[in-house]
Amino acid sequence: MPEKPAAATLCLSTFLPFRLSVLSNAISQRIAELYDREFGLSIWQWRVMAVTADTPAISATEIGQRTQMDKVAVSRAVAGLMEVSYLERRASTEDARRSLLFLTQAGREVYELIVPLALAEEERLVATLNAKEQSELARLMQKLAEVASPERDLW
Amino acid sequence: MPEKPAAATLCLSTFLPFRLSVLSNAISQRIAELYDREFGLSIWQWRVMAVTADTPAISATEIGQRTQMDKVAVSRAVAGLMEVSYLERRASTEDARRSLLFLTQAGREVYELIVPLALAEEERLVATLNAKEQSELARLMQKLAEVASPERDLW
DNA sequence: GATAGATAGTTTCATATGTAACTAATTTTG
DNA sequence: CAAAATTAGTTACATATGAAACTATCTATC
Repeated sequence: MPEKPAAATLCLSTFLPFRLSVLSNAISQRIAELYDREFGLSIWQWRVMAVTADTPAISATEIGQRTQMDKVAVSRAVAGLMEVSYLERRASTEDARRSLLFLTQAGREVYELIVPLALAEEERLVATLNAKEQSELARLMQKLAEVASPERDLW
Repeated sequence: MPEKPAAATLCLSTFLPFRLSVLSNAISQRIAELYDREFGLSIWQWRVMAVTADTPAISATEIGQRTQMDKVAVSRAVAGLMEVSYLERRASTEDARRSLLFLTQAGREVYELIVPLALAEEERLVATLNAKEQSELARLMQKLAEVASPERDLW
């Protein structure tokens, strides 16, 4: 006697995409609030500062690639950072479409203030994990990233 | 002779909050596009359907707790789902403020179509991980969740 | 049992975000 | 080397989102 097929079900709270999303949002929101409250910066502005600190004379397009932000988001974050004079723009001599971005002195100072706070927040998070667990987490995330987005490198 | 302290730096691409955010967004966007393209549903609407399927007669407030959505987002997702008749609302007899939500027949049918797709997508992701790695990932995420959001359970 | 406060859920409004159209400069192609 | 196609970045517009105000109901307190 044929049985009615069991109804498909899905438990959201064990569904990996959901769990990842909720975890990531909880972490990001906490950090975003810190940057905003202490420095008036959005998370996008912070990311732009971080890659510009790492690679002075970077272009907006390359910032987009390194931060996974689309070009409109980069444009807006850059505009906001120039508004508060944390970033300055110089025209590229080889390609007049491109502009080269630099942190200003004020921008560097703020960056230097944020870095230890950001690292401390990361440390607080991973402090529950021992060294082996930390590297295992990184390895597993790497594998997921390759499957999630095989067409492009995520980082 | 005192040295100038080394400038603090932070490499975005190894910074855990950044990596988690990028990974989670890559996964969520892929799934969101699937739900939208095939069924015209947002990810929020899908989450509401999922918990309502799991717990019929659920209230909007409880949906918010189970999905980590705020009450405005729940309200809008519910309104959209009622609009397309995937969800129906009945007044609670004990508390007239509360309403009880149910999937309609049509809603259940769509739900049944989505579940295998969602599970397949999850399977595609975790297929690179063996059973031990999968449970290790879940365990590590659990630990992070407890530190990231000690004030409330994330799931 | 009337009033004050809490709770469920919606609406309003201001801001954030993404898509597409646009400008300007560069590269390619015939 | 001129026209066509590409690229860098901005602007405009439409939609998504979140905070605060609001309505309606319920609970607690006097």
